[in-house]
Amino acid sequence: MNPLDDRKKSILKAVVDDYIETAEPIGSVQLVARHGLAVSSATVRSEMSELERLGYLEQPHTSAGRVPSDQGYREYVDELMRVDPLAPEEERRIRGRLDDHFEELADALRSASSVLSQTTGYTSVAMTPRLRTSQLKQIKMLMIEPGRAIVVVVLAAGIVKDRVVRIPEMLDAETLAKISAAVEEGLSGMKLEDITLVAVTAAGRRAHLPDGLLNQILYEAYVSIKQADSMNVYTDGANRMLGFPEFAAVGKAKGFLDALASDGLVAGYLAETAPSEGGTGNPRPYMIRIGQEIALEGLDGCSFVTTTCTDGCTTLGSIGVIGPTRMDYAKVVSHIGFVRRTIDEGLRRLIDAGRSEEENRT
Amino acid sequence: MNPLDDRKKSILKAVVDDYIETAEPIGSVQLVARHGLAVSSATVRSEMSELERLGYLEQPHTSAGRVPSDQGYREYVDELMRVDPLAPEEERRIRGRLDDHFEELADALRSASSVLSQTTGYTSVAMTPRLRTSQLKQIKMLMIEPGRAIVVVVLAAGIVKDRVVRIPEMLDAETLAKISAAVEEGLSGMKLEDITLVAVTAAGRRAHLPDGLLNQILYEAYVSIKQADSMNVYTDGANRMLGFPEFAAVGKAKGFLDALASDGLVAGYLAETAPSEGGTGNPRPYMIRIGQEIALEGLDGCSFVTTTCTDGCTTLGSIGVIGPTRMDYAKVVSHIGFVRRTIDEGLRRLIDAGRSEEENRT
DNA sequence: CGTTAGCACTCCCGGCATTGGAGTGCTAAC
DNA sequence: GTTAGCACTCCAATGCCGGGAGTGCTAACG
Repeated sequence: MNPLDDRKKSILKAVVDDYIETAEPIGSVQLVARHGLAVSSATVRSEMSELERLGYLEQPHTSAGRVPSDQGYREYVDELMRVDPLAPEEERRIRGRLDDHFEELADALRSASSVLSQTTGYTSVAMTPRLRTSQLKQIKMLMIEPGRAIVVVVLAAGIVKDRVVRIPEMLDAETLAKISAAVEEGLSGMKLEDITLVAVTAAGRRAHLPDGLLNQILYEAYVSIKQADSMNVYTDGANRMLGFPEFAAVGKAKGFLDALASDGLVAGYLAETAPSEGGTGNPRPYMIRIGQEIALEGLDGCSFVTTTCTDGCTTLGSIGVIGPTRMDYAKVVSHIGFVRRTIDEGLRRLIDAGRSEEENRT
Repeated sequence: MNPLDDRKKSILKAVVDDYIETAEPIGSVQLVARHGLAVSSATVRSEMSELERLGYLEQPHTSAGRVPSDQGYREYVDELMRVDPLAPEEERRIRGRLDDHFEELADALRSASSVLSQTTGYTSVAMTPRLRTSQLKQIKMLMIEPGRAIVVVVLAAGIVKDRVVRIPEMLDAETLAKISAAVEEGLSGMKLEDITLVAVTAAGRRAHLPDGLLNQILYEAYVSIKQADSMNVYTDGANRMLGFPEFAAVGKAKGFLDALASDGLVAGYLAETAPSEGGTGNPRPYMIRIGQEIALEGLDGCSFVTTTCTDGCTTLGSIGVIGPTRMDYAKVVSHIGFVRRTIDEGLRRLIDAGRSEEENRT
């Protein structure tokens, strides 16, 4: 099915490898020299022209060297590249920078993003997931002073989100605690997406207090719960992209930064495409989107490598690297894999804490 | 003392105004044409050459137009520019985008930063202050599940910071509450800078519980308090700078982004220079740093306009705009002023809530 | 004496042709 | 099937030229 014989493959690999390194179109003579190929440049030339006909290579213009096409990169990442595991010292270095004693999901993801960008040299993104299907475990409202309270929402996955809200001045701590308990009792175990304002109100009514007091508070509780479901996106190292020759034109650079800055654009894209991972039956834990496969304005000439952090069942966040299509996929894949595993470990630790509580209860 | 006669001033103003708009060196002929000056271009020429001798203008090269020098901009912002108050509709637009129902300082500043960048078209920064001298008002530790608690720290200025921490599994909610109360009682009213681990431990001992349990918790309490004192920096709209011709060279653009990305660099600079505002006896509520006055690598050719948000006595945050030296100072000053006033109002609301509590207590 | 018109001079910038280098594709020979 | 040789192509760098915009100087003017 795959029309590439071994020699074509090795030539394609050599071209991609070289182009990743130099960002300059690769000529046949250079290629033979740099890789000590056993054939002459003329042979390579005819092979390259064949590879171009098949769609794996492109020529910026006649009589220039060849450059990989998106299809070429695709073949490269799917079949040709060699992903070496990280060197132990590299692992140590990353683990050192990765703050793995996080207690909050967002911290973990932010930290992962920052480290990924630093160690790969590309731009990174991290995203907390939509948690619609996650169960509410606890909701606590704690008075901090008359008129102000903090609402803490805990989800089944061990995720904690909190928020300061305004409450009626006359409300005292005990009453608030009572309301809080009533709401928690009524809603605990429900999926976030099923929690409506009506449900919250119904739960709150059990506290048997005058509606006047209740309404505002219950509304705030509702908003806090809904907010726990909101996505957060962090990006890091956008400045690094400007160092690459593909962004030598400011216009290109601005397009890229604008795309990143336009809130939710990248996030939306990632969220949308992430679940389709299994589509090709690809067993790899990461997803790669190359060049035109990303149909986002301003991100042409870029590739994504993304992966999702999970506690085993639910997706707890996505992290990814954005680089030029000419990025070092092997390096990025190994780095992102290691970071993901490290974060997953930490998450498991977090979840286990939650689990053990469940057991205590029963 | 000021060696500039009226005509020189008006010519300087005209040059700066035009240069701000066009980013091109200004020639004498153009200047008379655009401003309908009553004198001839020859006269303007001699005046300009005089202004250059005095240091207000510069020539990129012989036989090119003139460009304002840093000193020229300085004269412009201090004496020449006309700052018009915002149009009511503009005010409405800003107020609409500015989320002024914030309950947390950080939210307010982030929101301010985002709006500032949007409406001015430049890059913005916002920074929470170091709160060393602020008093600790409350510290509450709330169990969210066995092994995990949330620590909420409230400062006198009404600022709330919280953090999830790990605690010993065997600890129950009541015991934690007892410790929390003991710590709060012992530390409440102290300035953050005076709170040491020893002080926290001493306060916690009052709970009369075994040290084994206490130590870890008290340490976390200490860290949480110290963390409340940490600065947070938000920047927004860095991508906007790439639209300006002064950043047409990627190198320049990268330098700028690198400087912004290098955590704490800009923040440190702002924090350091902000208090010196009163230095010149300048009664204005904003501070302007022009070009070389900012001695930061990568930010050459840029200017800062910054201001501080306050509740009347303590500084509660800084917001600022970074643009090319050729920025529209008048516009930025009026915008930043309005945003600051709006935020200040909101802060006063927050603080008042705190005040009324104090009164209730006494 | 300040102001202005005229003029020579300077310098940048864009367009144009030239040239060298790197690469291709073709062909003929191995 | 592979390779050496060769003509051809195209880009990128270089140097050159001319127009345009601006300056500074000078001499004349009110």
